[in-house]
Amino acid sequence: MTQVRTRFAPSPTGFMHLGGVRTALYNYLFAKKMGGKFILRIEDTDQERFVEGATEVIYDTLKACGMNWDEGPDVGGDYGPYVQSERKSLYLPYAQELVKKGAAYYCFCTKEELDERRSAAEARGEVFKYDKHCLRLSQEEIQRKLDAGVPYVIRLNCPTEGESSYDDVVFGHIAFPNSDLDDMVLIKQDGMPTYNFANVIDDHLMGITHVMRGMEYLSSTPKYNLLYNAFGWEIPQYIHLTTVMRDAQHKLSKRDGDAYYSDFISKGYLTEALINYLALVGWNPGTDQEFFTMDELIDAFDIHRLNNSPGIFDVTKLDWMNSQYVARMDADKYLEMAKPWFDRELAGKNIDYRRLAELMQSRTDIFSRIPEKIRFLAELPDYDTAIFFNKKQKSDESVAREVLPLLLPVLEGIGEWTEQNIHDTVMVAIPTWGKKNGQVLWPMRIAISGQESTPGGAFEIAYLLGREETLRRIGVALEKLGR
RNA sequence: GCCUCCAUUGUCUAGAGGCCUAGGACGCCGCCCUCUCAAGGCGGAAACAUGGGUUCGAAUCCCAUUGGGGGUGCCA
Repeated sequence: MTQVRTRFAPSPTGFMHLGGVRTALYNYLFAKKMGGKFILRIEDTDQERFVEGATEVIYDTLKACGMNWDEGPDVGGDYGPYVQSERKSLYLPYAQELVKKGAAYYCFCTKEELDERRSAAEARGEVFKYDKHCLRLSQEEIQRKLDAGVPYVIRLNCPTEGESSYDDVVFGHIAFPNSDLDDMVLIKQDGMPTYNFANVIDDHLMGITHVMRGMEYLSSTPKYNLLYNAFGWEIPQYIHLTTVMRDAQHKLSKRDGDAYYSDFISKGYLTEALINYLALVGWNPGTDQEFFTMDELIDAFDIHRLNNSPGIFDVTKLDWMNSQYVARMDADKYLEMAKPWFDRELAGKNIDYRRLAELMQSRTDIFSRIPEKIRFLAELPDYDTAIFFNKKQKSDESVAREVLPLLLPVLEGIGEWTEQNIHDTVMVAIPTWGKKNGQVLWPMRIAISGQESTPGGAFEIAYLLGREETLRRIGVALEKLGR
């Protein structure tokens, strides 16, 4: 049995889209699962779309995700080069071979006149299909134009009758009428191969056994097979992947805001969570397990469990999954990652980050939401004293007016300002005032935080704030309460 | 328009003719825990798009309808 070889073949046109990350992931998982090779190939045949630095983004993203390619532009391999623009000279001879075999032909029609005919056809509500005009040119005429240096493209000569079909691993048997096949361009006027052509040539030359890619190629695959057959090459296994959607009718795209890997990372998502979640949109292990390390994914992965209906990317579930990863993080690691986010609000303030981290870890879904949750520590929000009311805690403004002044001397009298000391001292005092815990702790927490819900209770917050600020805030509360 | 693919709760999905009075997860709701919010524990509501077949029996097979996706480029 030949070794499995898969490939991820992105175009360096910008950032790494999450759909692309998922495609790369499935290719990687399958190759590793089968003990095969995962190849990275850069498809930059469209020079107009080339974006500086985009290749590096691809490298960095794949690396960050732990998808290490066995062969590629930077690491090399036996089938290089792995950048299509560097392979440019290699494609034309293959196209010429096809011409010789009658499977392809030179076409001298200009882009402009084709565009015109295309829009005219569209205006009539018809599908434009190249009419094989240049296929009827005589050998002499072709040679004359070639010699005269008339610009040309090379087109595939598709059959017009019958049916083309193939078997896809996820979609099963797929058939298309040949009458719909358009004679696609193989070599562009600039001498560069089209994606359609370079892709087939390279997949074959690089020994790709399984082609895993987006389902937008589902309908052009018969034409690729025509190419393989014309050359007498073995057709690879096709595994077409469904689209990752934003909602039922739109795919996840940059226009929707955040579809790039980097967007999610800068928002404070963990790569592991993102990968884990992405793996599950369109694939499932057949068990109830939903948390996977990369190694576990490799172990569980099975192309036969790939889904054939599009999946919506549910950020809410991603958030939950991310929060689970955050919760399981090592405390030191969490502190390290949270610190920059703490700093956004608390830089320069004398706050115990370690303790804050302990309180925040179970309350963090994505890191970018930390600042809003801890802002009150930096600055007491303006609040309505109505929030001193809490039915369940039997607290209201008058209870606050009564209890807060009592608290002041008690807090002042605490020796070392530790959470334990604050807790013990206040808990001892509460019964002596004839109050319920909630009647003291609710007003206290409201007074020092200025908000109804906080990460942590009164003792934790008082500790973080420090004695001075705690007392000051209680003073502010008493003023607000008119005392 | 033409070609083609898809169709289970709001979402990701399990389900490959009887195991389904449809399972799991997110979200939602309730309860417990609790000085709030989280976390955690427990419980609940929520789906086989529609219509025809096939079959003793259909979420599972076939057809149509509807809805949605993709393709229809000298883009990839």
